[in-house]
Amino acid sequence: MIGTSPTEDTRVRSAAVARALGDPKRLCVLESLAAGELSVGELALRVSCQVPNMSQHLAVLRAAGLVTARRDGNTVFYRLADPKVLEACHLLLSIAR
Amino acid sequence: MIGTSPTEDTRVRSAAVARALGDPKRLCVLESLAAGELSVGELALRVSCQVPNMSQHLAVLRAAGLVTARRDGNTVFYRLADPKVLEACHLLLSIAR
DNA sequence: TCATAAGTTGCGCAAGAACGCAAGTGCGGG
DNA sequence: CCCGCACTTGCGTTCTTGCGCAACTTATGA
Repeated sequence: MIGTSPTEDTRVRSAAVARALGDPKRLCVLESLAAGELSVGELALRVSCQVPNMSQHLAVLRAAGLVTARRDGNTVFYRLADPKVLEACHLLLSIAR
Repeated sequence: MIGTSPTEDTRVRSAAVARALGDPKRLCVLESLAAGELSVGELALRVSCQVPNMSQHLAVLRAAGLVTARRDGNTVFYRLADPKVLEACHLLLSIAR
């Protein structure tokens, strides 16, 4: 059953996840990752921001557990940690109409 | 179809919704409203914060379109604007684990 | 070993958000 | 008409975030 009332701690973490979703560029990142993993540089291009800035956004998403990183030689690839993340994006979309 | 890529404007609004969800007290408010409408004072009690503070949180939720207000005489009742809001809360919960 | 490419981290700043408190608004009762 | 109750708004403070820039780390290749 889904109706057990969350503890305060759980709510704090849920809120942290929501805050991680609460930036247009980060939403754009997650949408871009829907099709598969991408490097930091490619993500910076799509979202059109500087690489250090993208790295920080990715750190936020990583800290919230929304993406995971994989290093291949010199470049780091990010991917969605959970399909539910995309679900959340779509739900936000439909609520924001 | 849900797969059409959102415009920048849509993403900005989605992010605003996510930010409105990004506070433990506001999540608590939304969960409290799951069972039906409540007054500002009752909400302040459950979330254990002062009434002016609650009023401000409710203003944030209202601005994001997550709740609606109904005035009955002296007291104002708030309710969820859309069942999807609860869905979003549960999804956050399950992502935050 | 040195140079270069890809990311990350540190720092300073400016904008935004949460909170407490005081003052204002709006409605109902006496 | 005035008082009191339920909320809202304004204000000042403090904490957090997003960003740009520079410096650092790590891996690749000459």
